Amino acid sequence: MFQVQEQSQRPLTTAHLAQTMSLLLLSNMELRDTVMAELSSNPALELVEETVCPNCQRRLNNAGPCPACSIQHQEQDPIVFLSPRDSFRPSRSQNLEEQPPDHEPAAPEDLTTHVLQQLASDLHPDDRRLAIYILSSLDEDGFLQDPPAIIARSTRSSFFQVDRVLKLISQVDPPGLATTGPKQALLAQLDLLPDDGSILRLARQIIEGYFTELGRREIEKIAEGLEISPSKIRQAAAFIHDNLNPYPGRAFWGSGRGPQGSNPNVYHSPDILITHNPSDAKGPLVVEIFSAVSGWLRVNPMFSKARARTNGDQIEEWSKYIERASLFVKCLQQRNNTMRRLLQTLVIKQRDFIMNGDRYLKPMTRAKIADEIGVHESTISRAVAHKSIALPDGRIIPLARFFDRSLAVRDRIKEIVKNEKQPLTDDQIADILKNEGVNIARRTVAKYRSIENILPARLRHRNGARNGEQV
DNA sequence: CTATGGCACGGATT
DNA sequence: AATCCGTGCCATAG
Repeated sequence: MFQVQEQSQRPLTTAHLAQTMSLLLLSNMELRDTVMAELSSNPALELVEETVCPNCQRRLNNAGPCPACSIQHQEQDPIVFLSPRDSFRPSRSQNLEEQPPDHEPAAPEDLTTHVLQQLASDLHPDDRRLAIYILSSLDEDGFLQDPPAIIARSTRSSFFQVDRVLKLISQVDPPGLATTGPKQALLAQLDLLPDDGSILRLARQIIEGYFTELGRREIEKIAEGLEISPSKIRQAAAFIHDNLNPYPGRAFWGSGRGPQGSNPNVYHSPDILITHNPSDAKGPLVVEIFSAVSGWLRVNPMFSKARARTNGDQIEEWSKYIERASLFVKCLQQRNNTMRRLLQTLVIKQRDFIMNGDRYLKPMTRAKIADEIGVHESTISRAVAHKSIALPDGRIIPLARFFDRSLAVRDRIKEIVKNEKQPLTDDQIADILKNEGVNIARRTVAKYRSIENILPARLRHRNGARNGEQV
Protein backbone atom coordinates (compact mmCIF):
# COMPACT_ATOMS: atom_id res chain seq x y z
CA MET A 1 0.00 0.00 0.00
CA PHE A 2 2.59 2.52 1.00
CA GLN A 3 5.28 1.65 -1.40
CA VAL A 4 7.73 3.80 -3.27
CA GLN A 5 9.81 4.73 -0.27
CA GLU A 6 12.67 2.58 0.79
CA GLN A 7 13.09 0.68 -2.41
CA SER A 8 13.83 3.78 -4.42
CA GLN A 9 16.69 4.37 -2.07
CA ARG A 10 19.33 2.79 -4.23
CA PRO A 11 20.40 4.72 -7.28
CA LEU A 12 19.90 2.75 -10.45
CA THR A 13 22.35 4.34 -12.81
CA THR A 14 25.12 6.84 -12.62
CA ALA A 15 22.91 9.30 -14.43
CA HIS A 16 20.32 8.79 -11.77
CA LEU A 17 22.87 9.35 -9.09
CA ALA A 18 24.27 12.47 -10.66
CA GLN A 19 20.92 14.05 -11.25
CA THR A 20 19.58 13.24 -7.82
CA MET A 21 22.62 14.85 -6.32
CA SER A 22 22.27 18.01 -8.30
CA LEU A 23 18.56 18.26 -7.53
CA LEU A 24 19.20 17.73 -3.88
CA LEU A 25 21.49 20.70 -3.86
CA LEU A 26 18.79 23.06 -5.02
CA SER A 27 16.47 25.11 -2.90
CA ASN A 28 12.81 25.02 -3.74
CA MET A 29 13.06 28.27 -5.56
CA GLU A 30 15.85 27.00 -7.74
CA LEU A 31 14.26 23.62 -8.16
CA ARG A 32 11.16 25.29 -9.40
CA ASP A 33 13.08 26.86 -12.24
CA THR A 34 14.69 23.54 -13.05
CA VAL A 35 11.38 21.75 -13.14
CA MET A 36 9.86 24.42 -15.34
CA ALA A 37 12.76 24.24 -17.72
CA GLU A 38 12.48 20.47 -17.92
CA LEU A 39 8.74 20.70 -18.47
CA SER A 40 9.09 23.05 -21.36
CA SER A 41 11.88 21.12 -23.02
CA ASN A 42 10.53 17.64 -22.56
CA PRO A 43 7.09 16.90 -23.99
CA ALA A 44 6.92 13.54 -22.25
CA LEU A 45 6.86 15.16 -18.85
CA GLU A 46 3.55 16.33 -17.49
CA LEU A 47 2.55 18.50 -14.57
CA VAL A 48 -0.75 17.42 -13.10
CA GLU A 49 -2.37 20.28 -11.29
CA GLU A 50 -4.13 18.40 -8.63
CA THR A 51 -3.39 18.07 -4.97
CA VAL A 52 -2.02 14.63 -4.57
CA CYS A 53 0.10 13.25 -1.83
CA PRO A 54 3.63 13.35 -3.25
CA ASN A 55 4.35 10.23 -1.35
CA CYS A 56 1.62 7.75 -2.14
CA GLN A 57 -0.11 9.81 -4.83
CA ARG A 58 -3.53 9.58 -3.33
CA ARG A 59 -5.81 12.48 -3.96
CA LEU A 60 -6.06 14.96 -1.16
CA ASN A 61 -8.90 17.36 -0.72
CA ASN A 62 -7.09 19.82 1.46
CA ALA A 63 -3.57 20.74 2.27
CA GLY A 64 -2.08 18.90 5.18
CA PRO A 65 -0.51 15.58 5.91
CA CYS A 66 -1.78 12.76 3.80
CA PRO A 67 -3.84 10.67 6.21
CA ALA A 68 -2.57 7.46 4.72
CA CYS A 69 1.07 8.43 4.83
CA SER A 70 1.37 10.00 8.21
CA ILE A 71 1.50 6.42 9.27
CA GLN A 72 2.33 4.86 12.60
CA HIS A 73 3.31 7.95 14.47
CA GLN A 74 3.11 8.00 18.20
CA GLU A 75 2.39 10.82 20.58
CA GLN A 76 5.80 12.42 20.70
CA ASP A 77 6.91 11.75 17.18
CA PRO A 78 6.93 14.61 14.78
CA ILE A 79 4.65 14.42 11.81
CA VAL A 80 6.86 14.89 8.81
CA PHE A 81 5.21 15.02 5.46
CA LEU A 82 5.78 16.14 1.94
CA SER A 83 3.35 18.86 1.18
CA PRO A 84 1.43 19.01 -2.06
CA ARG A 85 1.61 22.76 -1.77
CA ASP A 86 4.40 24.78 -3.20
CA SER A 87 5.98 27.40 -1.04
CA PHE A 88 5.59 30.33 -3.33
CA ARG A 89 1.96 31.12 -3.12
CA PRO A 90 1.07 30.13 0.40
CA SER A 91 -2.38 31.64 0.36
CA ARG A 92 -3.19 30.82 -3.19
CA SER A 93 -6.77 31.75 -3.88
CA GLN A 94 -8.53 28.97 -5.69
CA ASN A 95 -9.21 30.66 -8.97
CA LEU A 96 -9.10 27.93 -11.49
CA GLU A 97 -8.31 29.67 -14.69
CA GLU A 98 -6.42 27.19 -16.73
CA GLN A 99 -3.87 28.73 -18.99
CA PRO A 100 -1.97 27.00 -21.69
CA PRO A 101 1.56 26.89 -20.41
CA ASP A 102 3.47 29.33 -22.53
CA HIS A 103 6.47 27.77 -24.10
CA GLU A 104 8.73 30.72 -24.00
CA PRO A 105 12.40 29.96 -23.83
CA ALA A 106 13.04 30.34 -20.15
CA ALA A 107 15.47 33.05 -19.14
CA PRO A 108 15.39 32.41 -15.43
CA GLU A 109 18.11 34.86 -14.49
CA ASP A 110 15.86 37.81 -15.02
CA LEU A 111 13.68 39.14 -12.24
CA THR A 112 10.80 40.06 -14.52
CA THR A 113 10.55 36.63 -16.08
CA HIS A 114 11.00 34.99 -12.73
CA VAL A 115 7.96 36.80 -11.41
CA LEU A 116 5.96 36.27 -14.57
CA GLN A 117 6.56 32.55 -14.48
CA GLN A 118 5.12 32.35 -11.05
CA LEU A 119 2.17 34.47 -11.99
CA ALA A 120 1.47 32.70 -15.23
CA SER A 121 -1.40 30.60 -14.00
CA ASP A 122 -3.06 33.28 -11.92
CA LEU A 123 -2.91 36.02 -14.45
CA HIS A 124 -5.61 37.12 -16.85
CA PRO A 125 -4.20 37.38 -20.32
CA ASP A 126 -5.17 41.04 -20.22
CA ASP A 127 -3.29 41.55 -17.02
CA ARG A 128 -0.11 40.12 -18.38
CA ARG A 129 0.71 43.18 -20.38
CA LEU A 130 0.09 45.30 -17.34
CA ALA A 131 2.26 43.11 -15.17
CA ILE A 132 5.11 43.41 -17.62
CA TYR A 133 4.75 47.15 -17.67
CA ILE A 134 4.76 47.37 -13.90
CA LEU A 135 7.73 45.09 -13.48
CA SER A 136 9.79 46.95 -15.98
CA SER A 137 9.03 50.28 -14.37
CA LEU A 138 10.29 49.27 -10.94
CA ASP A 139 13.33 51.00 -9.60
CA GLU A 140 16.40 49.07 -8.59
CA ASP A 141 15.07 48.46 -5.11
CA GLY A 142 11.95 46.86 -6.47
CA PHE A 143 9.63 49.73 -5.65
CA LEU A 144 7.08 51.50 -7.75
CA GLN A 145 8.24 54.75 -9.21
CA ASP A 146 4.75 55.98 -9.88
CA PRO A 147 1.61 55.73 -7.77
CA PRO A 148 -0.98 53.22 -9.01
CA ALA A 149 -3.21 55.95 -10.38
CA ILE A 150 -0.51 57.13 -12.76
CA ILE A 151 0.18 53.60 -13.89
CA ALA A 152 -3.49 53.10 -14.58
CA ARG A 153 -3.56 56.22 -16.68
CA SER A 154 -0.45 55.56 -18.71
CA THR A 155 -1.45 51.99 -19.50
CA ARG A 156 -5.08 52.92 -19.94
CA SER A 157 -6.25 50.33 -17.47
CA SER A 158 -8.68 50.61 -14.62
CA PHE A 159 -7.44 51.39 -11.18
CA PHE A 160 -8.82 48.13 -9.89
CA GLN A 161 -7.01 46.17 -12.48
CA VAL A 162 -3.75 47.77 -11.47
CA ASP A 163 -4.49 47.16 -7.85
CA ARG A 164 -5.24 43.52 -8.46
CA VAL A 165 -2.04 42.95 -10.38
CA LEU A 166 0.01 44.72 -7.73
CA LYS A 167 -1.47 42.47 -5.07
CA LEU A 168 -0.51 39.41 -7.03
CA ILE A 169 3.00 40.59 -7.64
CA SER A 170 3.60 41.42 -4.02
CA GLN A 171 2.72 37.87 -3.06
CA VAL A 172 5.08 35.91 -5.24
CA ASP A 173 8.64 35.17 -4.77
CA PRO A 174 10.65 38.14 -3.87
CA PRO A 175 7.83 39.06 -1.48
CA GLY A 176 6.99 42.70 -1.13
CA LEU A 177 8.04 43.52 -4.65
CA ALA A 178 6.25 46.39 -6.34
CA THR A 179 5.17 48.14 -3.19
CA THR A 180 5.62 51.83 -2.65
CA GLY A 181 8.44 51.72 -0.15
CA PRO A 182 10.32 49.74 2.47
CA LYS A 183 7.50 50.04 4.95
CA GLN A 184 4.91 48.55 2.62
CA ALA A 185 7.36 45.92 1.52
CA LEU A 186 7.84 44.76 5.08
CA LEU A 187 4.13 44.65 5.70
CA ALA A 188 3.52 42.65 2.56
CA GLN A 189 6.15 40.13 3.65
CA LEU A 190 4.60 39.94 7.06
CA ASP A 191 1.31 39.00 5.47
CA LEU A 192 2.89 35.92 3.96
CA LEU A 193 4.42 34.54 7.11
CA PRO A 194 2.67 31.80 9.02
CA ASP A 195 0.86 33.90 11.55
CA ASP A 196 1.01 32.18 14.84
CA GLY A 197 2.90 33.73 17.66
CA SER A 198 2.61 37.18 19.08
CA ILE A 199 5.90 38.41 17.64
CA LEU A 200 4.21 38.76 14.31
CA ARG A 201 1.56 41.05 15.69
CA LEU A 202 4.09 43.11 17.57
CA ALA A 203 6.28 43.37 14.51
CA ARG A 204 3.35 44.62 12.53
CA GLN A 205 2.50 47.21 15.16
CA ILE A 206 6.04 48.46 15.19
CA ILE A 207 6.31 48.72 11.44
CA GLU A 208 2.98 50.40 11.10
CA GLY A 209 3.37 52.91 13.86
CA TYR A 210 7.06 53.41 14.43
CA PHE A 211 8.80 52.74 11.19
CA THR A 212 11.19 55.67 11.33
CA GLU A 213 11.98 54.97 14.94
CA LEU A 214 12.71 51.40 14.03
CA GLY A 215 15.13 52.54 11.38
CA ARG A 216 16.97 54.60 13.96
CA ARG A 217 16.86 51.79 16.49
CA GLU A 218 15.13 53.93 19.04
CA ILE A 219 13.97 50.94 20.97
CA GLU A 220 13.15 52.85 24.11
CA LYS A 221 10.92 55.27 22.34
CA ILE A 222 8.92 52.53 20.68
CA ALA A 223 8.61 50.67 23.94
CA GLU A 224 7.25 53.76 25.57
CA GLY A 225 4.79 54.43 22.80
CA LEU A 226 3.43 50.91 22.73
CA GLU A 227 3.76 50.36 26.45
CA ILE A 228 5.63 47.15 26.00
CA SER A 229 8.91 46.17 27.59
CA PRO A 230 12.03 47.18 25.68
CA SER A 231 13.29 43.63 25.60
CA LYS A 232 10.18 42.50 23.77
CA ILE A 233 10.60 45.30 21.31
CA ARG A 234 14.20 44.36 20.83
CA GLN A 235 13.14 40.81 20.13
CA ALA A 236 10.64 41.95 17.56
CA ALA A 237 13.17 44.25 15.96
CA ALA A 238 15.63 41.41 15.70
CA PHE A 239 12.91 39.29 14.19
CA ILE A 240 12.22 41.91 11.57
CA HIS A 241 15.87 42.29 10.85
CA ASP A 242 16.39 38.58 10.47
CA ASN A 243 13.38 37.66 8.46
CA LEU A 244 12.21 40.60 6.44
CA ASN A 245 13.91 42.52 3.74
CA PRO A 246 13.02 46.16 3.24
CA TYR A 247 14.47 46.16 -0.27
CA PRO A 248 12.97 43.18 -2.06
CA GLY A 249 14.39 44.18 -5.42
CA ARG A 250 17.94 43.84 -4.19
CA ALA A 251 17.27 40.44 -2.77
CA PHE A 252 19.05 37.49 -4.16
CA TRP A 253 18.67 38.44 -7.75
CA GLY A 254 21.40 40.93 -7.95
CA SER A 255 23.97 38.60 -6.51
CA GLY A 256 23.09 35.58 -8.56
CA ARG A 257 22.50 32.13 -7.25
CA GLY A 258 25.92 30.88 -6.42
CA PRO A 259 26.72 29.67 -2.93
CA GLN A 260 28.48 32.95 -2.33
CA GLY A 261 25.44 34.99 -3.18
CA SER A 262 23.37 33.91 -0.23
CA ASN A 263 22.85 36.99 1.82
CA PRO A 264 21.51 35.94 5.20
CA ASN A 265 19.48 39.08 5.61
CA VAL A 266 17.27 38.34 2.71
CA TYR A 267 13.85 36.95 3.09
CA HIS A 268 12.89 34.16 0.81
CA SER A 269 10.10 31.67 0.97
CA PRO A 270 10.97 28.82 3.29
CA ASP A 271 11.38 25.36 1.84
CA ILE A 272 10.15 23.76 5.01
CA LEU A 273 7.64 24.83 7.62
CA ILE A 274 7.46 23.61 11.18
CA THR A 275 4.36 24.26 13.22
CA HIS A 276 2.99 22.92 16.42
CA ASN A 277 -0.02 23.35 18.57
CA PRO A 278 0.89 26.20 20.94
CA SER A 279 -1.47 25.00 23.63
CA ASP A 280 0.09 21.59 23.70
CA ALA A 281 3.77 21.99 24.51
CA LYS A 282 4.31 18.25 24.50
CA GLY A 283 2.45 17.68 21.29
CA PRO A 284 4.00 16.57 18.06
CA LEU A 285 5.68 18.98 15.72
CA VAL A 286 4.24 19.19 12.27
CA VAL A 287 6.84 19.46 9.58
CA GLU A 288 5.71 20.39 6.13
CA ILE A 289 8.18 20.01 3.31
CA PHE A 290 6.96 22.10 0.43
CA SER A 291 7.05 20.98 -3.14
CA ALA A 292 8.81 23.05 -5.70
CA VAL A 293 5.73 23.22 -7.84
CA SER A 294 2.10 22.74 -7.00
CA GLY A 295 0.73 19.59 -8.47
CA TRP A 296 2.83 16.62 -9.35
CA LEU A 297 4.94 15.34 -12.17
CA ARG A 298 4.58 12.17 -14.17
CA VAL A 299 5.35 10.78 -17.55
CA ASN A 300 2.53 11.90 -19.77
CA PRO A 301 0.46 8.80 -20.57
CA MET A 302 -0.83 10.40 -23.75
CA PHE A 303 2.70 10.80 -24.92
CA SER A 304 3.49 7.16 -24.28
CA LYS A 305 0.42 6.12 -26.22
CA ALA A 306 1.32 8.42 -29.03
CA ARG A 307 4.74 6.89 -29.25
CA ALA A 308 3.26 3.51 -30.00
CA ARG A 309 1.57 4.93 -33.07
CA THR A 310 4.66 6.62 -34.38
CA ASN A 311 6.98 5.16 -36.90
CA GLY A 312 10.62 5.06 -37.81
CA ASP A 313 13.18 7.45 -36.53
CA GLN A 314 10.71 9.35 -34.39
CA ILE A 315 10.18 6.45 -32.07
CA GLU A 316 13.80 6.52 -31.07
CA GLU A 317 13.67 10.18 -30.19
CA TRP A 318 10.41 9.91 -28.31
CA SER A 319 11.67 7.04 -26.27
CA LYS A 320 14.52 9.20 -25.19
CA TYR A 321 12.09 11.82 -23.99
CA ILE A 322 10.16 9.29 -22.02
CA GLU A 323 13.22 7.87 -20.46
CA ARG A 324 14.43 11.27 -19.47
CA ALA A 325 11.06 12.18 -18.03
CA SER A 326 10.82 9.08 -15.91
CA LEU A 327 14.36 9.56 -14.72
CA PHE A 328 13.53 13.09 -13.74
CA VAL A 329 10.48 12.00 -11.80
CA LYS A 330 12.42 9.31 -10.02
CA CYS A 331 15.13 11.72 -9.03
CA LEU A 332 12.62 14.13 -7.71
CA GLN A 333 11.05 11.39 -5.66
CA GLN A 334 14.34 10.46 -4.23
CA ARG A 335 15.08 14.04 -3.36
CA ASN A 336 11.79 14.20 -1.52
CA ASN A 337 12.52 10.98 0.23
CA THR A 338 15.90 12.14 1.40
CA MET A 339 14.55 15.42 2.61
CA ARG A 340 11.82 13.69 4.51
CA ARG A 341 14.15 11.32 6.26
CA LEU A 342 16.57 14.08 7.04
CA LEU A 343 13.91 16.24 8.58
CA GLN A 344 12.52 13.33 10.50
CA THR A 345 15.74 12.73 12.40
CA LEU A 346 16.66 16.37 12.59
CA VAL A 347 13.42 17.38 14.20
CA ILE A 348 13.55 14.64 16.78
CA LYS A 349 17.10 15.51 17.77
CA GLN A 350 16.65 19.22 17.87
CA ARG A 351 13.19 19.54 19.28
CA ASP A 352 14.43 21.67 22.15
CA PHE A 353 16.10 24.02 19.75
CA ILE A 354 13.02 24.36 17.63
CA MET A 355 10.77 25.00 20.57
CA ASN A 356 13.01 26.94 22.92
CA GLY A 357 15.53 28.80 20.87
CA ASP A 358 19.17 28.96 20.00
CA ARG A 359 20.61 27.92 23.34
CA TYR A 360 19.20 24.44 23.05
CA LEU A 361 20.80 23.55 19.80
CA LYS A 362 22.63 20.33 20.36
CA PRO A 363 25.93 20.12 18.55
CA MET A 364 25.98 17.56 15.82
CA THR A 365 27.62 17.07 12.51
CA ARG A 366 26.29 16.24 9.11
CA ALA A 367 28.40 13.12 9.19
CA LYS A 368 26.56 11.79 12.26
CA ILE A 369 23.19 12.30 10.69
CA ALA A 370 24.39 10.71 7.47
CA ASP A 371 25.50 7.71 9.41
CA GLU A 372 22.22 7.49 11.21
CA ILE A 373 19.98 7.46 8.18
CA GLY A 374 22.46 5.54 6.10
CA VAL A 375 23.40 7.88 3.30
CA HIS A 376 26.69 9.37 2.31
CA GLU A 377 27.63 12.50 4.19
CA SER A 378 27.89 14.51 1.04
CA THR A 379 24.24 13.74 0.49
CA ILE A 380 23.40 15.42 3.74
CA SER A 381 25.58 18.36 2.87
CA ARG A 382 23.68 18.85 -0.31
CA ALA A 383 20.33 18.33 1.32
CA VAL A 384 21.08 20.96 3.91
CA ALA A 385 22.59 23.47 1.53
CA HIS A 386 20.52 26.37 0.26
CA LYS A 387 17.40 25.37 2.15
CA SER A 388 15.56 27.51 4.59
CA ILE A 389 13.12 26.52 7.24
CA ALA A 390 10.40 28.38 9.12
CA LEU A 391 10.22 27.61 12.83
CA PRO A 392 7.03 27.64 14.87
CA ASP A 393 7.80 31.12 16.16
CA GLY A 394 7.98 32.42 12.62
CA ARG A 395 11.72 32.81 12.33
CA ILE A 396 13.08 31.74 9.00
CA ILE A 397 16.56 30.35 9.24
CA PRO A 398 18.87 28.47 6.94
CA LEU A 399 18.68 24.76 7.48
CA ALA A 400 22.44 24.76 7.89
CA ARG A 401 22.01 26.52 11.22
CA PHE A 402 20.96 23.19 12.68
CA PHE A 403 24.60 22.27 12.35
CA ASP A 404 26.11 25.43 13.79
CA ARG A 405 28.47 24.17 16.43
CA SER A 406 28.82 27.40 18.30
CA LEU A 407 25.31 28.78 18.23
CA ALA A 408 24.34 27.64 21.70
CA VAL A 409 27.49 29.09 23.25
CA ARG A 410 27.07 32.35 21.42
CA ASP A 411 23.55 32.60 22.70
CA ARG A 412 24.78 31.99 26.22
CA ILE A 413 27.38 34.72 25.83
CA LYS A 414 24.70 37.10 24.68
CA GLU A 415 22.81 36.38 27.85
CA ILE A 416 25.82 36.74 30.10
CA VAL A 417 26.51 40.12 28.62
CA LYS A 418 22.92 41.19 28.89
CA ASN A 419 22.80 40.33 32.57
CA GLU A 420 26.21 41.60 33.51
CA LYS A 421 26.44 44.10 36.35
CA GLN A 422 29.61 45.63 35.05
CA PRO A 423 31.30 44.98 31.73
CA LEU A 424 32.94 41.57 31.80
CA THR A 425 36.14 41.01 29.91
CA ASP A 426 36.52 38.15 27.52
CA ASP A 427 38.65 36.34 30.07
CA GLN A 428 35.96 36.56 32.69
CA ILE A 429 33.33 35.37 30.29
CA ALA A 430 35.53 32.46 29.34
CA ASP A 431 35.80 31.59 33.04
CA ILE A 432 32.06 31.68 33.57
CA LEU A 433 31.61 29.38 30.61
CA LYS A 434 34.30 27.09 31.90
CA ASN A 435 32.37 26.70 35.13
CA GLU A 436 29.37 25.71 33.10
CA GLY A 437 31.41 23.06 31.42
CA VAL A 438 32.05 24.90 28.19
CA ASN A 439 35.76 24.94 27.59
CA ILE A 440 36.69 27.59 25.12
CA ALA A 441 39.64 29.94 24.92
CA ARG A 442 39.50 33.61 25.63
CA ARG A 443 40.28 34.32 22.04
CA THR A 444 37.27 32.39 20.98
CA VAL A 445 34.98 34.36 23.22
CA ALA A 446 36.19 37.44 21.40
CA LYS A 447 35.35 35.87 18.08
CA TYR A 448 31.85 35.00 19.17
CA ARG A 449 31.35 38.47 20.51
CA SER A 450 32.15 39.98 17.19
CA ILE A 451 29.85 37.57 15.41
CA GLU A 452 27.05 38.69 17.68
CA ASN A 453 27.89 42.34 17.31
CA ILE A 454 28.65 42.77 20.98
CA LEU A 455 31.07 45.55 21.70
CA PRO A 456 34.26 44.87 23.67
CA ALA A 457 33.99 45.27 27.42
CA ARG A 458 35.66 48.62 27.52
CA LEU A 459 33.12 50.19 25.20
CA ARG A 460 30.19 48.53 26.88
CA HIS A 461 29.48 50.98 29.63
CA ARG A 462 26.89 50.03 32.07
CA ASN A 463 23.86 51.28 30.26
CA GLY A 464 21.40 49.12 28.40
CA ALA A 465 22.77 50.12 25.02
CA ARG A 466 24.19 47.17 23.24
CA ASN A 467 24.85 46.24 19.65
CA GLY A 468 24.89 48.91 17.02
CA GLU A 469 24.41 47.81 13.45
CA GLN A 470 22.94 49.19 10.35
CA VAL A 471 21.24 47.61 7.41
C1' DC B 1 50.32 46.32 31.79
C1' DT B 2 45.74 44.53 30.14
C1' DA B 3 42.26 43.67 26.80
C1' DT B 4 41.55 43.04 21.93
C1' DG B 5 41.83 42.25 17.18
C1' DG B 6 44.75 40.38 13.14
C1' DC B 7 47.19 36.68 11.12
C1' DA B 8 48.05 32.25 10.43
C1' DC B 9 48.33 27.32 11.58
C1' DG B 10 46.48 22.61 12.21
C1' DG B 11 42.84 19.72 12.87
C1' DA B 12 38.09 18.71 11.96
C1' DT B 13 34.25 18.94 8.80
C1' DT B 14 32.11 18.91 4.45
C1' DA C 1 40.46 18.66 -1.94
C1' DA C 2 38.40 22.71 -0.06
C1' DT C 3 36.57 25.01 3.74
C1' DC C 4 35.58 26.06 8.42
C1' DC C 5 36.77 26.64 13.20
C1' DG C 6 39.28 27.13 17.49
C1' DT C 7 43.39 28.78 19.12
C1' DG C 8 48.09 30.67 19.98
C1' DC C 9 51.14 34.40 19.20
C1' DC C 10 52.02 39.12 18.57
C1' DA C 11 51.23 44.00 17.73
C1' DT C 12 48.63 47.76 19.30
C1' DA C 13 45.40 50.83 21.72
C1' DG C 14 44.04 52.46 25.96
